[in-house]
Amino acid sequence: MNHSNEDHIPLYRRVEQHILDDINQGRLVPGDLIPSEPKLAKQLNVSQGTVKKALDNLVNEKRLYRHQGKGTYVSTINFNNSLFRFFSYGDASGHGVRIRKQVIERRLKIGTKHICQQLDYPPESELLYIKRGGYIHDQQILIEHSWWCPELVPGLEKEEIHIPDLMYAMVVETFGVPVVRSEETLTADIANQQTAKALGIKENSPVVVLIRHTYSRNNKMIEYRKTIGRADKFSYKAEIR
Amino acid sequence: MNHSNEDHIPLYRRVEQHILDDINQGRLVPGDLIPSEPKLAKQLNVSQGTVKKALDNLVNEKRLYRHQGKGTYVSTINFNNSLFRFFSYGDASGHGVRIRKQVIERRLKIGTKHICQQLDYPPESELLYIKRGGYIHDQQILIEHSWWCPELVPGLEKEEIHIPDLMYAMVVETFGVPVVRSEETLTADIANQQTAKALGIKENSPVVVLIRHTYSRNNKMIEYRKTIGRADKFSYKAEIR
DNA sequence: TAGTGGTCTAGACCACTCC
DNA sequence: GAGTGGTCTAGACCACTAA
Repeated sequence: MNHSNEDHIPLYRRVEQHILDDINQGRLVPGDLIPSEPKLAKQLNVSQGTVKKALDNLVNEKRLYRHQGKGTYVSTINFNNSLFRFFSYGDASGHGVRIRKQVIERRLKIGTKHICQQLDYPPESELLYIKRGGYIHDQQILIEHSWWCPELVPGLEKEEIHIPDLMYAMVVETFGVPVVRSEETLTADIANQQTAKALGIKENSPVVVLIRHTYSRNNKMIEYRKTIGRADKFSYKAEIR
Repeated sequence: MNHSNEDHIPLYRRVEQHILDDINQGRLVPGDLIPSEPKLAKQLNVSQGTVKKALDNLVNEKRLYRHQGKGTYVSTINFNNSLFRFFSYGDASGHGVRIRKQVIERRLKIGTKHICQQLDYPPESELLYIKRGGYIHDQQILIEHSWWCPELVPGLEKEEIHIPDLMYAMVVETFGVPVVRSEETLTADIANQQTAKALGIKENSPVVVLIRHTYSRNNKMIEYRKTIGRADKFSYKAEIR
């Protein structure tokens, strides 16, 4: 007795894990086509139904996506899921208000102790610093401070390289650094004099602060970003059930 | 030709819809046991596998939950999913810091025009108002203003009725009003003099504002709540993939 | 022991994509 | 036409619950 169910991991879980291992260890990167259901079933010696269940679960978790007639692909990170998108929605009833970004400053710069530590550099290291403003209808609502590991994006401090509003795709293509996931933390604060001036609000007005840590494969952090936005342009909605 | 696929709704979608209809129209309420897989399959004239797929989907959406050997139940709303829980976590490394609530004021009170409108009452209506503080280790970090439809919770203004920290379960049991879902909106602001005094912070310090609309069946709104908390005790984390 | 959900298989048929 | 995923069925066997 009590031989019980120590290690009864369902087969479909093992299939999921097999795929996730390939993703986490970089054998599969975002955008890759994975083997078809029949091939996986044969490889792993399970039925196609079991493979289907595993893939369905990973699709539900947004780790994969499927196209009928084409195949199953590894998901690409989607920054539309950022908390960022809750700035200035609900403005004039509709959605889809686009935030335009503009570079204000870009150069190599000594990072603070805290930021160097976050990016796993020794204190006083030189990092790549990019400062941008975010605008809606020419009104600034955001300030963004972004710090990158300089040797991963060599030359990005030069003006010749165009920085698009969503810069991650550019980083992937230009420098071959896969962007795998981000963590965001949202808090609130009040505007200091400098921030207030940039955002066109009174000093001590409320602002929303969004800290983002962005990672490449193997949990290597590649960017530390702090975005400060006007609180009156931010509202985050959620449903509870 | 072009008889195409106008109305090819998959069978499992229809099964999902059948269950959801029962829930939305109050024939099934939170906590209810629904028919077993074989019974549903026979009722709806589909295979058990199709029923299983439909129920799996609804479980994924947290509309149902299942217990092996017992059956499938309609989910009860879970306020642990509230944005509220991001107050004062990350304090001292660990989770599980409980927020104690204390009633400061409870009485019938004329609501503002805005609140009367939200609760679908004529202006100048008398509503039930409850004001509470939220405390961690005897330090106040929250103020909560709660407005209820008075005829749904008759007598709740009297002190004889104890108000627990999580008051929704009490409302369901005492007044038989099912609480079905809530919508929350998060923004930031600065503390006015009164709020600052209560929270023990300086006037104009940053605060986080959480507005909650709570609904009973048939989309009947039963509570409007505004919670104001110290921003330095709030941080909301999310992952992007 | 009967009834429930959980896992796994085998196979049919369809819709979509690409060559 | 070959290959992919999407839907649906039928049935075996197991694990858990309750009486």
